[in-house]
Amino acid sequence: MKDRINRLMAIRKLITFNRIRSQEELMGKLEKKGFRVTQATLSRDLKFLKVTRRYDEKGRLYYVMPESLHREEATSQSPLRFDEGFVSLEFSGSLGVLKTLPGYASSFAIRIDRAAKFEILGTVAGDDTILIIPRDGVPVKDIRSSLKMIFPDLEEKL
Amino acid sequence: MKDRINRLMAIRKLITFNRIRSQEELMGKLEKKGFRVTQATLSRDLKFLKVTRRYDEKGRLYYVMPESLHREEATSQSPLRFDEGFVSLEFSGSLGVLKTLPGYASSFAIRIDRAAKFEILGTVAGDDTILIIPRDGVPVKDIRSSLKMIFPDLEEKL
DNA sequence: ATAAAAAATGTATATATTTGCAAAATAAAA
DNA sequence: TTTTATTTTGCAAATATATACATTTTTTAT
Repeated sequence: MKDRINRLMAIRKLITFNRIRSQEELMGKLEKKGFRVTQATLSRDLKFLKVTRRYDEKGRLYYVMPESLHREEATSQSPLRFDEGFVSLEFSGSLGVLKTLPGYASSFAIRIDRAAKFEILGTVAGDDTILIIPRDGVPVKDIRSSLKMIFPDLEEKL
Repeated sequence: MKDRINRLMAIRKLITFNRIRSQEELMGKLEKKGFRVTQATLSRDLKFLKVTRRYDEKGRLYYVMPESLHREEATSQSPLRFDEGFVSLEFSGSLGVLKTLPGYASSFAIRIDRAAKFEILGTVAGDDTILIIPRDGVPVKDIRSSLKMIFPDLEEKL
């Protein structure tokens, strides 16, 4: 059912851009966007998305998407630019094929995997090509925007 | 007061080396070590230590120290069992995406290929991901059961 | 289209965690 | 030491989250 997927996406966005402190609060925000479900469903959704909670500066708990746990680690030290080596991105059906210069494929794939985007089920990297397998039912444009978030430097090329 | 500090240290150690799933459980383990406090105190201790919770492979929550969020799977020291590197299996359409710990993909793929199941047309293995391509028209559940036959130890996870 | 199977959800409830408040323990000041 | 302030803790109650079970919705197969 498409409604569930849409809701999961909405939850992800809400959690990413707000400090949501309880499932009740999340329920309220979802309702404003037209998603009407109970707290129990949200409990299941959060589990599905592997959402965890963290303490903010004031010691209050709020929800975080798992990817942002990784992001800081990845961005903290490495000043590497990641647009180096990129060649092209095209889709065949829903499958994405990202081409790189020889030898660069795995470094791109690792970034994608680390980001652990909900929309992307997995990648398989060869030497200069990555196959990107989207989660069932996720449209191409969502994959593109995921990739843009992972590779902000490539914004225009993706 | 020294007792509290000692207890906090003990908590840190317990959480780092065990999968503690509730404050009650933690209370029990602490008691065995001579620390006798109520669950309410542990709630405060965990907040103080900024301990968070995560979902394990089976979707159960357990406590993690904030540092170990970064360390990840680094400490895979134990001798690996045959099925040890398995992480997850999901499908996108009819394509299967099997994730493994880094480096283990090909060992899984080889076993799949060796089994030469009719239902599985072939596999493509990266470093930690295998793409499983089913024969045209073969339903997901048949792929799953093929994989169960190939990896009997993973019965529950597939 | 209809039946059968699987997935998603709500309701009510169980389980788990947090917190206000008062008491006890510890540290600091007189 | 005695007094006073601060920190720690327990208790009980409030919040918050998870889940068993029944029902509805969606998907798959016939």
